[in-house]
Amino acid sequence: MREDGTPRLVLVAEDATPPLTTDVLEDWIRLPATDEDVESRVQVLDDRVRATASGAPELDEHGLLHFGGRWVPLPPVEMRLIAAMLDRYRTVVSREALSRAGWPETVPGRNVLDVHIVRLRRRVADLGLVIRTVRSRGYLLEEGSLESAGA
Amino acid sequence: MREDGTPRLVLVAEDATPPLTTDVLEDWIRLPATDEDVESRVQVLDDRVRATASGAPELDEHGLLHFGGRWVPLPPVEMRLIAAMLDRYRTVVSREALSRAGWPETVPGRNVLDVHIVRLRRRVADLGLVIRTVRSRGYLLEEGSLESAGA
DNA sequence: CAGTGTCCTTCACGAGGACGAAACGAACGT
DNA sequence: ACGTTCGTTTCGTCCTCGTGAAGGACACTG
Repeated sequence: MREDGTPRLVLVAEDATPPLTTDVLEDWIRLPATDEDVESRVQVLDDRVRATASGAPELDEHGLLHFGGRWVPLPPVEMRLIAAMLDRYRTVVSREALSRAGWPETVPGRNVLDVHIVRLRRRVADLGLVIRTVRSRGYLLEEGSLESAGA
Repeated sequence: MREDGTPRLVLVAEDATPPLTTDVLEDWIRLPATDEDVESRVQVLDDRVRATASGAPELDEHGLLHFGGRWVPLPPVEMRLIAAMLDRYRTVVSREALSRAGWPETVPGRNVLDVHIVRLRRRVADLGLVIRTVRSRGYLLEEGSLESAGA
């Protein structure tokens, strides 16, 4: 396994046996090969490096949510909602917990949370983040799978 | 991404462009290729399936069933059924036991359990899990057979 | 082998509930 | 005056889950 996170493309001679590692950051190609094929495999390895190296989103003190080198400003309510989801990144947060986080003083009406989830979804989608619904249990924040996020 | 956890080896024609997915369960090879090279890539894919799907599935407290790096949400009834099957992973669980687990209060009709088994089968299939029938004795949960990639 | 009953699989349907989304208006800040 | 935030209402859609019914797979019997 590539301990340091560096990808490797093994060039296999015509009469040699290809390697059998399961390391996702290692690949091989049989020579002779076209530039196109080499480029293709190199790019996939690069994409995998970037995919495995991406960390968790971060919320700074000004209400800016950072992820993947981009950021979006969040209004107060949605900032508190995201904060609660970040505390439990990639795990389920109940609707009650979100209600308490978003509205510390009052108890919001039935659909207030729904509407804010919709608006929050649109914002974080620009960062390549996804809020998934777990029916009757809550919501879950995670990175979108192979998304094409707008700039 | 291969939703069901089955690997795929794409055979790329001589004049075609190779795919660029970062999915670790997908690979490609340029035709014409020797049997040795195809075998090698197939085996690596199989090894990766084994690696990602090793260990028992886990049901968290929110009704999410995790296996092989993926998860699916389960509704209440099916969550209780799976919990019973996980207690006896890879061994037979009787229909009566499943009925008691799924419906602690009432006694379900004859094919209520049948229908839920069907629906449960479809869900866990996405994780590469299989519910096998042992006629007149019950059901059994296990990982799906590691199958080679198709063309 | 044909007949028969049991067990299992799957579909289609409908009621009820949970969720999503648009539209509107009020309040707020600049 | 203008854009943004935020709560409310309203309506639509999807999901859950039980029911009924049609059919397949299998064992057992004559």
